[in-house]
Amino acid sequence: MSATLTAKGRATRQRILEGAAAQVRERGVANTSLDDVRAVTSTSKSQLFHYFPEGKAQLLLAVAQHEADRVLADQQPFLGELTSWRAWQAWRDLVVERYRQQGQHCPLSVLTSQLGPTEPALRTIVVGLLEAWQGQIAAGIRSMQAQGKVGASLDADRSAAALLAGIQGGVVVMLATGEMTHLEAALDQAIERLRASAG
Amino acid sequence: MSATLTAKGRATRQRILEGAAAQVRERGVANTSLDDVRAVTSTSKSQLFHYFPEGKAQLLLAVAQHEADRVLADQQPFLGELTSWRAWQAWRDLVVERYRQQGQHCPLSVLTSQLGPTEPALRTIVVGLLEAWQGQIAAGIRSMQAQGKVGASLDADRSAAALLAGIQGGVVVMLATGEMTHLEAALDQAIERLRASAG
DNA sequence: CTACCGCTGGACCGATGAGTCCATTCATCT
DNA sequence: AGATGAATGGACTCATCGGTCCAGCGGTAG
Repeated sequence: MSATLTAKGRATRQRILEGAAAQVRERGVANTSLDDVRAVTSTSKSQLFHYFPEGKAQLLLAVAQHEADRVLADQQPFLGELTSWRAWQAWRDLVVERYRQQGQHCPLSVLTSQLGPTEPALRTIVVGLLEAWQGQIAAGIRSMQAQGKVGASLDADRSAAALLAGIQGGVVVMLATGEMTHLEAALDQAIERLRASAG
Repeated sequence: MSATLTAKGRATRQRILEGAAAQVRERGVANTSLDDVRAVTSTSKSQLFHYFPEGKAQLLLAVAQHEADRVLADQQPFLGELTSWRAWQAWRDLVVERYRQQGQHCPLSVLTSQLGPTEPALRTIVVGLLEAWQGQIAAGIRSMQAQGKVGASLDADRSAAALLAGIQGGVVVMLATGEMTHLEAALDQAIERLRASAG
């Protein structure tokens, strides 16, 4: 695309991006062709390449970034303010609810595994997401430690890592089985562990 | 394929299966064509369809089953005998080591996410694997409870579910980042939680 | 008004890859 | 030995899909 985009151009680009994201979410990368995107966004082939000159790879990367941004945004404001047990519980419920609604359409998982090992640029996006995620959890734990509500001897980073792993795994299991129990169990037990450490 | 396979036929079928599995592990489903399988197994197109008449879908399903069987087998004998803290630790080390060696080639993850949402038959395989996995962990927890080494009030199934989620998530994170820390943290904290429940 | 430039439509191309088909070889049993 | 059926080789077809190209449209600045 050219350096300058008009308002109309920006709108079209956005429409393509969101249409592609929806398609990928619903049918997976393997089952999303540029013609599908074209059809669902009411655009033409030349528009796709006008706004994403490097083709499908660039479009998918933009989709990945778009979805990654949403993941953390959807957990706010609680994830960024884990400063009370009430906030932790609200966050836990929000995460569960978010993935329950999302059902089997997990954009992160879809992208991680379908392009993960190969595309280094995509890896960067996923790694950035995981680091930011874990960082906010760890910040929450430290906040609770500062208030004496979580044991000071507990390793905040390691605990956050384990909690993040539990979430990721809970989502993986949900994608395979449709059950939320694993995600709930992982979250509940991690939080319970934090609470128990206070004494 | 015909109902009757000679010894030679069985060997060829097996060669195709393992070659396809290796290819999928190394390069992913998307980057594995039947021609690749043909080349790596020194077979011809007609052989592929002779032994897997329903084509690529059937072959990939067989690969999935093959890999799923390996996952639990590789964790033995410890996973089936989680009757002492020593066994738990040995199992934990084995899991970490197994995935460390495997690196970014996770057959389960590759298959789960690349075909997961679509193929119901594959879902069945993955669900079966997860249930068996969790079942053996839960059995280990109950064994420890019977010995009084784990608190009797602890919900074995839910604890096993959370532990399994931690493993899955640890692997997911490892696939994305290359780091083993999340898997280790998830395993260690889950086991620590079991130990702590005894008192 | 008009010239410019971004925007759009869609035909077309070339590569890839799944699946088909038939001819040939090989092993085994009578 | 000969017959039967499995095992094999590989050329071929057909569909799909990413990407190219060029011609036409439209809004906006001068």
